[in-house]
Amino acid sequence: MQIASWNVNSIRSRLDHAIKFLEENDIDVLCLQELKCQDHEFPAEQFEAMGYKCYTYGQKAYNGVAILTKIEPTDIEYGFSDKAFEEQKRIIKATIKGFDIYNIYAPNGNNPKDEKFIYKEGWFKRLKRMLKNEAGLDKNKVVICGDYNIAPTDADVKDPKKSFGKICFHPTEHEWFNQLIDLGLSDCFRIFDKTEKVFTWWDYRAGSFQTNKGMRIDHFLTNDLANAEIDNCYVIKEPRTWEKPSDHTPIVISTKD
DNA sequence: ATGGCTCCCCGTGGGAGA
Repeated sequence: MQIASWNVNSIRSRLDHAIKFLEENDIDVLCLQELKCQDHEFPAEQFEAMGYKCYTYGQKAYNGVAILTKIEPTDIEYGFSDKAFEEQKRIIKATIKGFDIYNIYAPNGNNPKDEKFIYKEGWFKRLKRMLKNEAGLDKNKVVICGDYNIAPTDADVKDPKKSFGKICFHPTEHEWFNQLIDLGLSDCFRIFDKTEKVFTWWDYRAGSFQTNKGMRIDHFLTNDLANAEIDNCYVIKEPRTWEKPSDHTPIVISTKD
């Protein structure tokens, strides 16, 4: 089984890219972020024609997440269990082949002095509480993928000195990320690829992609029970080279059966 | 270099993204 995660920056603007990506790659489960559309506006028919069932948690203009799957899920959950942060649709979960797959789109935070940074902190605290108290990390195969809006280490930005303290590379954000890791999760990409400067996002502006001035902010966090069945985690860079691309590119894990 | 691009909205500029 292959599970992909991709922030498409509007599914309606990126429909052709999403289809092309699924045609060119053997993906069983596609986790999408930043749909920027409501559930009834999601172009489900096109994906259904390719054999995917679509579970969407969308909203108008901003945010929105979806899980597209060729394999029938045994459970779907929308949002946090207590409806916290319900005003921004950023988390959906599907249980597929015994894997609890959480698809997240973390808030950006704008800048570390902005009130949106406080919102980002609160959201990560809620995510941590969910993983600690509700996810059953000690007994379930758990995968949390998506756009974390945090580049965790110096290897994950072009110039750590220049990025230090800025949004997505602030020491406080590193604490939030490491607190998730401390629950017993792995940054799955780093199990398989120790290469420095592999990125999943490049700014649209100033030719950032051409100069490879990007960040690795899209991740798969996985627990040991999941890791036992995962045999790869890799970034597929090509979609970022396509015409009118998303600013993010997909990251994928594959499992042994 | 808080700008550059790109997306969205009862739009024709402003907010948001990262």
